[in-house]
Amino acid sequence: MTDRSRLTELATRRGFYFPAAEAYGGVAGFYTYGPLGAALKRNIEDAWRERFLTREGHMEVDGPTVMPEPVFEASGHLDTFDDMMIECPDCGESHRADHLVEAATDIEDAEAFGTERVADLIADHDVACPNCGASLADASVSEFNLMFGTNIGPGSAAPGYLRPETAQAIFVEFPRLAEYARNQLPFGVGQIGKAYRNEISPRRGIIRVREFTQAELELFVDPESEVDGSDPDADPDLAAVANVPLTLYPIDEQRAEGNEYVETTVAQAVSEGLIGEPWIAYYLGIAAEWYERIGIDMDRFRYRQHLPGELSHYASECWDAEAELGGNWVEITGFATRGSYDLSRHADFSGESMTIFEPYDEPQKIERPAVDPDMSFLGPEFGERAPAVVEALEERAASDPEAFDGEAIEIDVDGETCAIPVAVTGFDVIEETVAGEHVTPEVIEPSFGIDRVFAAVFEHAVRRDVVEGKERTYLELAPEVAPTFVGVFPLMDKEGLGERAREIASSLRERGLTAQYDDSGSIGRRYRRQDEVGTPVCLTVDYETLEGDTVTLRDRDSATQIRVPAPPDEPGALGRLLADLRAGATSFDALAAEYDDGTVVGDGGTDEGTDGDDNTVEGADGRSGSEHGDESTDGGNERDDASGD
RNA sequence: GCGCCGGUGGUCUAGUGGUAUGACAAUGGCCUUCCAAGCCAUUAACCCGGGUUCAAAUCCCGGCCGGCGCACCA
Repeated sequence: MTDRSRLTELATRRGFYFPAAEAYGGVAGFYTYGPLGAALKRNIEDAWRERFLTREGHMEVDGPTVMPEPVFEASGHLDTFDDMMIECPDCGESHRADHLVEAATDIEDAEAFGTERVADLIADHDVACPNCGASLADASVSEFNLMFGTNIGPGSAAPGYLRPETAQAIFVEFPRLAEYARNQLPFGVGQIGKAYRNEISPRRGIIRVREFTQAELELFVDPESEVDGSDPDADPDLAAVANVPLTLYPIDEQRAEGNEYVETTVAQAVSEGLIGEPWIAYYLGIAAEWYERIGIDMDRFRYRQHLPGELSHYASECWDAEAELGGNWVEITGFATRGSYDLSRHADFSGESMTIFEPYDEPQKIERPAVDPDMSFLGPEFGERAPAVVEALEERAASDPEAFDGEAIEIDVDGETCAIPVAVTGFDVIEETVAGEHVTPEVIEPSFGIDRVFAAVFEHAVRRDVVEGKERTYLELAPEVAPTFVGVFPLMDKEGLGERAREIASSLRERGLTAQYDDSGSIGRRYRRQDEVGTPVCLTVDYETLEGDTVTLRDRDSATQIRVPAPPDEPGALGRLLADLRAGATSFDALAAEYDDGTVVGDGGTDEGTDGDDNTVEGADGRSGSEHGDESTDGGNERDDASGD
């Protein structure tokens, strides 16, 4: 069994994720997260929400997944998602059929044609395959649209699409969100939700699917404000992440032979200009810390900069967070500068204002040429054309005020030249006070593919070691994201041990901890069951519990045990202790130092594995278990640099 | 979408033109005072459709699903 199939087998068997609707043969690109997977995914989402929204003071919205067609006309997805492909019958190479037509003819917008017409044009002009030169005249043109389409309401009058990214559901609500943010830039709006892309070829389990979860943050910033540290409310807190280590794979290194990474820090990357946009640098910093916190192996992680040709239609600078999964680098997050593209487009297409009013420090007095036409003259004189005359006068006043110097002014109205006495135009240079201006914010967008983050956390958590001579496989999941936090077992289900353990499990659940009660089989078997799904601690009720009001806690990673108090008259104490453990407020080692009286329970402990790996349970140190090399691919020989999308 | 390979209990797997092997898991019971392996029992499978054949899980065709490669990944 390969590592990959072993991982898939574990995911399926233990209910992390599996193909959806297998009873009906399954459907490619759709997965169901089972009980443990749903819990793990939710914990990752909660951790994201805590770090990127709550702690940043940003807001969260929850928009619809279906939007009417005009939204995606404006966003650009309708055009760029709708591609016509033609495949060479000889060499098998695929090409953009519309591009071939445009190259062979003087047509510039072949993209707008139907597939039949493009196929005809290719036949008419006897277009050849750019790769091998074979004739494409008989090849068929196929269309694929990566957006799922639907109809809103009965009939086909209102086409709609499932959103291909959650972001649009934020952009289209910009006016209300800006109002809610009291028109103060910058402000951030996040969303965790489903997005849909009708992928041609879904692959690799949950890595490339047709329905997926995104966690996106759209930060709206003032395009004119310089990030210089002068305004703590407007600038990224670069000082807070200055020393965060970054593994960068910038454009220059990708083009160079060596494939070298740049090991640097946030502060250094900014000062050396490796990262252009300070906000991007900031997010790379807090995201790197976050990835490590939730258990990504930072030795299998890098930030790769998009090459110019790779940038999306909206982006100017973009970095991908990539994790090495199954020997391939997979994009798990994109950090993009989207500029004012989205808001400008939605403003144009919707007619709504997508701007923020930015007051000047000092109101400015300006002189502005203006007209105040005498309608009692223009009305009778020009009849229904009078409004057009006024409009022409207003434009002229702004563009050519000197024209009003004479007795009369000549303007064009509907192609006819009219002379208007200046006296009736009410022309004057008026003095106005301008308090500020309307600006279209620019957008910084960290966009997380939650399913891929899930895949990375899952795969990077796999460990193998030997406990008491027996090989075991376990998941070193951070306590914060582990689907089950604590296994609760009676040593035997007799003499009241089971009852006591059930009570404890129940009281822990009341505290919001996920507790799994299990009295089946030997105690060792139960430990292994929890190890396999990454449960950080197991609590065992034994005979001493009945005598001395203590239970044992067993650490997943080291398989060592300590004895902690579990006073029956204070049921909350144990819950507090475990909640602290989950939150990282204490650690297994700290508890061992505090409570362990030297009475070793059983004789657990790893026989092999490094002794340096000293049971860190805070979960922040995802690298501590990296001595278990078993999970790497066989020689890594199928490594390529194919990235995700 | 194209090509190659594959699809047998929950999982992994043996297998032959005559409806199926084993293991693990699960469930019930026994045993067991802390790390999967003892004993008994039970549950449970040939991806779907068509063809050939007396008979198809097995051979053929198509589909679906999966893995890999190519293409695609706004």
